[in-house]
Amino acid sequence: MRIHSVSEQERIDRRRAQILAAASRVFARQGFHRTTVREIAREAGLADGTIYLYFASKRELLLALLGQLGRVDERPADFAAMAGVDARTFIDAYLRRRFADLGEWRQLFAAVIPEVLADADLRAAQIEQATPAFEAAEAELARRMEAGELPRRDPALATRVVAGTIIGLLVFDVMGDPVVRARWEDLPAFLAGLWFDGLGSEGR
Amino acid sequence: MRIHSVSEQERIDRRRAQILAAASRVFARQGFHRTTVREIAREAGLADGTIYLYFASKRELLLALLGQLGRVDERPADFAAMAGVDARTFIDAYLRRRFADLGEWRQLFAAVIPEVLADADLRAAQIEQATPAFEAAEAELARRMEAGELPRRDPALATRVVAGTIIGLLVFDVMGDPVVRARWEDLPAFLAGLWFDGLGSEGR
Amino acid sequence: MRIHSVSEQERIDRRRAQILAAASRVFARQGFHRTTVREIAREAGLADGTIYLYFASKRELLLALLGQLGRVDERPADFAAMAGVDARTFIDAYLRRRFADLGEWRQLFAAVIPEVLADADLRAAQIEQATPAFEAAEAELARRMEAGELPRRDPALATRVVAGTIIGLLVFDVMGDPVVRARWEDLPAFLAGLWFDGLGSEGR
Amino acid sequence: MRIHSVSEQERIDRRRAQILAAASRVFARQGFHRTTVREIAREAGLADGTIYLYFASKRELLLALLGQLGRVDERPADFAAMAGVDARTFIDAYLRRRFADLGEWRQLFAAVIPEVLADADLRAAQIEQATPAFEAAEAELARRMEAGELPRRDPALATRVVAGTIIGLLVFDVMGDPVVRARWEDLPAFLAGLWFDGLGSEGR
DNA sequence: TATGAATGAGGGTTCATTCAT
DNA sequence: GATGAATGAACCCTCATTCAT
Repeated sequence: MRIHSVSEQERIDRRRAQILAAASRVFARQGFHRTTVREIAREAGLADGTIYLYFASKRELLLALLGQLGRVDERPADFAAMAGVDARTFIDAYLRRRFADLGEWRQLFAAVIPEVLADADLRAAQIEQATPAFEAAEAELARRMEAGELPRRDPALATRVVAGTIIGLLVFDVMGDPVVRARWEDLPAFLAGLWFDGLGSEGR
Repeated sequence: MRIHSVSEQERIDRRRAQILAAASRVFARQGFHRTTVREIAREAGLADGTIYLYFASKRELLLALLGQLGRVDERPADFAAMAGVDARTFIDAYLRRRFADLGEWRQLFAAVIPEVLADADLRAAQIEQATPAFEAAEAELARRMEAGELPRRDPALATRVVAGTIIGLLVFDVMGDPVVRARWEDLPAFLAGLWFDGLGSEGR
Repeated sequence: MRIHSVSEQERIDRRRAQILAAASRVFARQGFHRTTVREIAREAGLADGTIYLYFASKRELLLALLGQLGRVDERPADFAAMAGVDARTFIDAYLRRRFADLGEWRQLFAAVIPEVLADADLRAAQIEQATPAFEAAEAELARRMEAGELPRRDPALATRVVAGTIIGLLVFDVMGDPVVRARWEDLPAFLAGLWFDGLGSEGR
Repeated sequence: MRIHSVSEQERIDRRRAQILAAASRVFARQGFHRTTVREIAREAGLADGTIYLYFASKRELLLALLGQLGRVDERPADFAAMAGVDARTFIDAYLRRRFADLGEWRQLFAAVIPEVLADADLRAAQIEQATPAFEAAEAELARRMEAGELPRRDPALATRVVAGTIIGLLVFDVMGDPVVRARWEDLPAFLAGLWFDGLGSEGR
């Protein structure tokens, strides 16, 4: 393994980022399997072979993108910063934050999710990667339930429902549903209202 | 176009179903592109060429599975049957019904969703196919809001959130999330509670 | 090898002829390789498998057609019948006869010639099959040259030129040349005139 | 469309020629359909996939060979150069020229003619391609007939007979007829004698 | 005898990957 | 380091042939 000087390493990082950005765009457009390495190279303005100087295989591109996707998710510290805030504000802030982050995400998600769903290894890896975040969320919810700030409900299920709702809406976004696309900005407030107030509480 | 006798047609239908079931299993396991026609044939206990006596191409298999997926979804008439029921019961019944149907669905969904997400044509077709169901749901929600049974919220967004949540949970199911897998049965009641009562209504 | 009764044999012969006629039509239309056994069966009004009750393979169909083609050619006796006739009448009669026979031939020729030209074994077989006819023709020409009825020229070359001209015109016919197609009837007289009188003898 | 530098273009042309030469050899030997792309590649000393860097499909190889065949044929200008020459010399020179050209042709012809005869589209294309040459030849013959240099005969038929004779002899050559193969050199003189003097003019 | 569903070997073509320049 | 021509394994699909009915 050669050790690269700092500037050398920087060049390498830049190239890798350039290639990943290109791959993300093309995967999002056409899917992983319908995309050829040549197309990625063209999109990146490079030759076919150059890709292989920075990634061992086409699959490595996917794994690297998956890593990027996961990194955005790794924010257990977020909760700590809002420990003192009341539940409603917390939910609201959390959703706004989430949906703002999603901006960078959407293309990456579209590029990567079909292949994750289709590949058993990636599915397992992804679940594993998500576990700490899930556990942190569960703990935070449990804490607030203990504290009486939220009604007692199953924190594990609640976590899945919250995350699942966001994933599901992203799926509609990827699919091109016009309503979700047009009203993406309104979703955090809508969800906060729904989840906090519920449908039953009329006139609230 | 040759006309087949009834028993002939039955034989054909049975073979098609046999092949589709095999394809659904293998696609769900490995994804569409990682699956060879030979593997589908083996799974169905047939020879490679036999597949092509019943489906024009590998892609036709996918489209046929998509058709099956869609057919389950086309139940706008469901709402009519429950027009007189109060909102909470309606939501509860709707979710139970939905999650029960999902049983047949899950494998089909896993088999087909990655390719739908990855293929622009399929995405568009699927959105189009879903539109009537969305519109029916929106109308039903709007009606109940008018009637004062539900608080006024945007019915289009509400529809997407409900459908999105279910889709998202299915995604977790496909991914193999142990919580969603273990507690699938509990989800309808949990969702009904969440959506109707909300988190805010403490001390229930 | 079963021995068939006469009527049995007749039925078999009729079926074989029916199949060969169908094959000849379809081969002439699409060529041997672009034709499927199923197409031949449909053209004959039979099922795929039935073909194989009468011919061992698709190739056998071709060989049988080649046999039919050859049989038309086997007429060395023709010359004997015209031994006493003078050269000009002989040429004229020969060509008329030939072109009349060609009527039955043309489809068969079109069906079979491309594959003969493309297949080394068939080429050799066909040359061998043609040899006796060539030799008879050479002998007849030589005899007339000896007798002073025709100028001394190489009888082997003359035979090839005569046969080749007819073959070449058949090729144009197969290719669809409009002139040859429209004026097929005029060709025997034209050839007789050309070969006997030549171009040089003006005003004749 | 990328623009290639001169040397680049030269390399491409060389490769294409190399592949076409190999294809021509193998097609001539086994026919188009009995030849696999792999065989062509092996004959050219290349890998299977390399063929497809230079030709879009196996059929494109055939079409390119057909183009080569046609190009040799496009020599209507030839006649102009010999306008002043007397008829006998003209015929003689024309045939010598033709048969000399045929040298390069024979393999190409053998490679391509079976498929042309078997494929309706190619047949039509080939007839169309040949039309100008036929028309030029007809005009030349008509001119000489007008001028009294040749006896009045139908120039369209004459053209077909001349061309057909050559084609027919090529067919015998392809078929491997030993006489035509052994005496190919003698054919131009023989044909000139036959066509100019005819058989009738004894003792000439 | 006739049928046609089933078979599976074979071939054209694509494309991830390598490597000489 | 960058290139892109070359490679060849892999896969979808066709179709000659078989055989149970």
